[in-house]
Amino acid sequence: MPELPEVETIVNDLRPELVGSCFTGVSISWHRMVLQPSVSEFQRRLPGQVITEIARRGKYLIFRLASGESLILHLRMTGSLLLQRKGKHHSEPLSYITAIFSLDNGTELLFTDRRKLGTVSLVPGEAELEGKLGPEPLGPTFTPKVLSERLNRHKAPIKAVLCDQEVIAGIGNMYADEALFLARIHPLRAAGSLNEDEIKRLHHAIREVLRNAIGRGGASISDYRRPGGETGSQQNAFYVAHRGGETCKVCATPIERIPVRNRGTYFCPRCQQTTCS
DNA sequence: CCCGGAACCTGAAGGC
DNA sequence: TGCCTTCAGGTTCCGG
Repeated sequence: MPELPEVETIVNDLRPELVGSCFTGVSISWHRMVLQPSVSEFQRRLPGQVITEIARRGKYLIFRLASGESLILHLRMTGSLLLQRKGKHHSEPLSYITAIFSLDNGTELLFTDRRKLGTVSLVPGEAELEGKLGPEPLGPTFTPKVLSERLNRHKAPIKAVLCDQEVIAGIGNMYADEALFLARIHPLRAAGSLNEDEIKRLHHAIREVLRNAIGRGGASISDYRRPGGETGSQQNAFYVAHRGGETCKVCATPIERIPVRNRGTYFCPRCQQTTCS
């Protein structure tokens, strides 16, 4: 599942290949993926547009265009972006391909998506994203104080609140579990109940976890691949995420899996005690 | 306002 | 072996 580190990896891989290139065409085989404008207008307006910048905001990929417009993509759970030389046949199942973008540098960008939940939009700017996204956890505005203020508004479990994109942008199920483990905080603690030391630990853990994962090219636990087809390696370095039944790398206690707001949540019952430490 | 749950999807995994 | 059910979890929407 692409979260911040996976999207950051994709963006970093695509940037040197595509910045400066021009879209020559786009075919959409899953029409519902286009949020705006209409499919026909999307296909009419994108060709001829030059990519000036490729960026990330939360889990969104943003292609900034010379016209001032932006192509905004979201991979949801199973979306991938694969870059290939035009005409060279690929081994992607046809039914997984939801869109193919053609570029004037001889490459094609394939949007493949097993579950077809990924989306694209061609919009005037990025203003709409700002309204629904919290601060970038790796950015300069994300301080322990900001984290504390944002968490204190909520009494839901910390695990659920960390996954709320309005609170912090880019964290999903896997990295919320990893950050809570590193900070030694139980996933069911009320978000607003953390003391100052716990806030500091969590702030540091979030940044550490995300930076390390970017360094490993993300985690390929399900469909995630980099645009060149490579997998990431962060899944091998996880302390708790998707390690139910295996033992804690710190204390050898079996990792537990519990539902939190209907999401599989992995933690070490010994390293992450329920009570304040 | 806040929280929980359904809907969107479909392959994979688990049960009998 | 095979059919059936459940699970996976990012985002949006809806209802209590």
